Amino acid sequence: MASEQSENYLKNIYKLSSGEGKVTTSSLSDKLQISPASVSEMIKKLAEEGTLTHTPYKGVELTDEGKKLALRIIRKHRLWEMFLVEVLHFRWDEIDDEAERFEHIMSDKMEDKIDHALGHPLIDPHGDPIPTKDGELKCPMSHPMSDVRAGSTVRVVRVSDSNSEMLQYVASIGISLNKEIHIKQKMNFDNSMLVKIDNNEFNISSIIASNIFVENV
Amino acid sequence: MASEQSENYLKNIYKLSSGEGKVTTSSLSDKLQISPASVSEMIKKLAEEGTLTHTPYKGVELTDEGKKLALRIIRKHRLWEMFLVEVLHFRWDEIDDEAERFEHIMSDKMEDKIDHALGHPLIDPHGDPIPTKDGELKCPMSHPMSDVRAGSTVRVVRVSDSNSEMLQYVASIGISLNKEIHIKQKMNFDNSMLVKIDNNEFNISSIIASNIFVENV
DNA sequence: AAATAAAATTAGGAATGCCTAAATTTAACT
DNA sequence: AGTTAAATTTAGGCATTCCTAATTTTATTT
Ligand SMILES: [Mn+2]
Ligand SMILES: [Mn+2]
Ligand SMILES: [Mn+2]
Ligand SMILES: [Mn+2]
Repeated sequence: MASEQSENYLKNIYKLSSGEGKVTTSSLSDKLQISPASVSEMIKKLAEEGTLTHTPYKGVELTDEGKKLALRIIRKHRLWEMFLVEVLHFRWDEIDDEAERFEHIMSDKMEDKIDHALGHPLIDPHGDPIPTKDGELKCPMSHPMSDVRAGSTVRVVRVSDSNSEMLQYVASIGISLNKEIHIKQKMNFDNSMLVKIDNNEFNISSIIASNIFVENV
Repeated sequence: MASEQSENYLKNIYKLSSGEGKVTTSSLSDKLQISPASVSEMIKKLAEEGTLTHTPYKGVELTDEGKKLALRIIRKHRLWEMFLVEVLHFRWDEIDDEAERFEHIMSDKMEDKIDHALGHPLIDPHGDPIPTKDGELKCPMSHPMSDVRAGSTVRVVRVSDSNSEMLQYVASIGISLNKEIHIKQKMNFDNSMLVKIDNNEFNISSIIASNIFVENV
């Protein structure tokens, strides 16, 4: 049985590698807020357990078993986020911390019950795809709103869940999944954009725009 | 902040003392399935933290702060059990293990959301009272079915949640909360009882009968 | 009151998983 | 190519929380 912390390592290695390729000690250290020395030690243990391969000084890569475990944690995390929003009426900016702990203690039985209660959802409240039980993960095509040309209208399909304050802010100006946004103008001096949402106009910084993923409409 | 395991100690000390009085090292050791030596060590730490008082070789007693913490864990445990049954349709014999882990990671915000979603329930699926947020716990009057005289009819108000197999068995013969049971006969040679439930007759061992709590009807 | 049994505590040690500081390896720059 | 800087790993420690074995205290019997 993988410990709670092992599961966090595996999940974050998967995320940093986007499913494929090597991940460095320092990027993991940054993401987990754990010293590089401690990360290096844990990596050694995970390599012994067979969930990843380690090329010293070069980085780590998940084995098939490690990938499967990582996707299972991600599935539990996202199902739980969905449940918090749909059933307990949490806001999308309140759920990541709760799911971060719960993903590790959710039994397989509970995973099934929640999946069923929600009607087998395909995405979580931030638009992130929910892996299937056997580790399939389809990433829907989308691009950051910061890349969209002025004049076009787009639909929100995903918002990065990395920052709760940002989620709360974009919700407050009317942004939610599937919302249509019209890009009126792009400012050259700071790459911010002037957008129209529900007939209200807002200026959105390039950083925020790069956290909102859209498809053409 | 109390660790997960500290919380288990406090909760079980509370339960063993029924709210008041001293608890011995060995009874805790039995209940938690942890060696007496380890229990003795942990007790020393909890005494330093101020959640209990320890009289060496005599036993421990929760302080007011320890009692408050214990009741809060019990509240979270029972609310979560209720939620598992009412919302996710778990059976009453499947929920204790899940709640045992979840009681420690449930945030106060989530405690409130669940309490609200359930309409502020007063008892859990086994009939155990749910403490209020500020530590009030009313124990409804009831007595074990093993004490009931032959010929009387009683209503089930609580079933001990200590054994999952027993819970599953008593459910299979039709016993649930509020069910009426008629005591037809008490066997002297083994103290078992012949009872009538929904027009079916069953022989119930004295041990099982002592785990079912009833009120007169 | 002394011997024995039971309960509780202390001693010494193991596994996890974190840290800082030191050493090593790799990468980048004259 | 040689020096410096950055990334990584190793060394040595610490906090938790468990264990078994040994010791101490309390309770029970003769
Ligand atoms: Mn986590
Ligand atoms: Mn999410
Ligand atoms: Mn517990
Ligand atoms: Mn219960």
